[in-house]
Amino acid sequence: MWEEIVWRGLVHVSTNVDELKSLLAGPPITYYCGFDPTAPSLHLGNLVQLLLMRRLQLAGHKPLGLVGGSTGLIGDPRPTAERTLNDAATVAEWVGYLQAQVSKFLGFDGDNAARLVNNLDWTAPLSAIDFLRDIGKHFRVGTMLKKDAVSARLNSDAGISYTEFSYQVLQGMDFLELYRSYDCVLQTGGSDQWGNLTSGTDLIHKAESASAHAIGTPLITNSDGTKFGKSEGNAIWLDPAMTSPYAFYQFWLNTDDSDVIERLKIFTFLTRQQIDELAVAVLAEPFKREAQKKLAWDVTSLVHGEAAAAAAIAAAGALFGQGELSALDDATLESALRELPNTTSPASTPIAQLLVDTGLSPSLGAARRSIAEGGVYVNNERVDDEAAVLEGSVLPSRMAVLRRGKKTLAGVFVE
RNA sequence: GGCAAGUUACCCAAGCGGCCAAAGGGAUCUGACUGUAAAUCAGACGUUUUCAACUUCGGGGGUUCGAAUCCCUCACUUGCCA
Repeated sequence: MWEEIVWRGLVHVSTNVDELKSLLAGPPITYYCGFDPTAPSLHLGNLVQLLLMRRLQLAGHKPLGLVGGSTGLIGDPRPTAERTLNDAATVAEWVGYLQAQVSKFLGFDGDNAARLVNNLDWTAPLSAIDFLRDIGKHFRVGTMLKKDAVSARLNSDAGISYTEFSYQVLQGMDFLELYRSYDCVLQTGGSDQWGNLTSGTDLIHKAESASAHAIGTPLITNSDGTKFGKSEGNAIWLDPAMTSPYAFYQFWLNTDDSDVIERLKIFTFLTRQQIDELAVAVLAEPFKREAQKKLAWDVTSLVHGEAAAAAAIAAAGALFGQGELSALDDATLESALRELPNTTSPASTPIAQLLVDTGLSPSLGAARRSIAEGGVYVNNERVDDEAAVLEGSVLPSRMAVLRRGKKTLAGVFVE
């Protein structure tokens, strides 16, 4: 198991390797990974953790899915600036959403059934005095200051509040609590969380004289230096209401050649041999994009189900490039447009306004600019008049496909 | 609590009374080239009813014909002192 996750590139840092190796190869252990409700949905960065949890469970180990009802109220220190606090009711609502998402990736049956926990359950009843006496005493300020997340902020001009500074103590306390209640001996998380992970292992060591382990996964980066998990500046969410399965599929399909093999290792359950074969295919026939297609299919069907993945492919096939939109039957076209951002408008609406209504452009000015740049198409016909109206270019089915640039699409239903 | 410096558009950052809708870089978007790729080149990048008007330079108030630029005040950040 250890070799497996190392090969997949899932281990960036960890506690003692030899001990971890034998722990993972031995009888089932209990492990946990936490997710903070700082948004109504998890995103692709969290998916790495979810899939690692799933891999470990498939290997027989027992997962604890923690959603941070209390840590979400505090917020872990980001390298740039202090977070804005969300109110308790909002965070509580998000906890519910995240629990549902986490559940989808874990099995709740059998000997190693997963369990969901919420750190608010043991944090809320704790008094400030008990916290300082029982937990705080184990923490040295010197050590706390040295954590990357803290020192980065201390050295920035944003500084850090006592609230966020305390985050590592809360997360350490979670690990201790889970160690005590569930005999949990391993925590996984992103390598940017390393300081928070070790804060837990250190605390268990001090409070219980026992050793616990942590694995930090690497930060996923694109080979061209841009941020992974963003499309047009927007995060890719796991909630289909926030990122449609179509957009999700497209995101993976557009993966760079130089990144696609690494992505297959991390985000799919393909075997080593299957991935090696795809690596050869990328080198030999890059233009076929077999690896990208397999990646997009596997991840989309894993997250959204095969039906949604198939619908995403059908929509892309219907809309992309082939030109003959009128050759499509109405039902196919309509379901494809429903997958996209869409709007219903009269035929007299200016194209520029439709770009704004569908979210393809942020403002009318930007929409006109796009048209002037020759980047706007209706039903694959370039629009060259900024004042153009939808009238005349509507398909007989009273629908129109709006496109900005090569691949940003939206649907228009004519009323 | 005292003193000092700072808060500029998505991010970094120049500007220090009119020539400022605000230099430069990054990010982003569009076009060309392509494989719904990368690299490269070109253009765009506050809003709008775009030869012009309107709203922006932490918040509020003031001086001035005129303020991102000067003054007062509040908030926040950083550093030094206590």
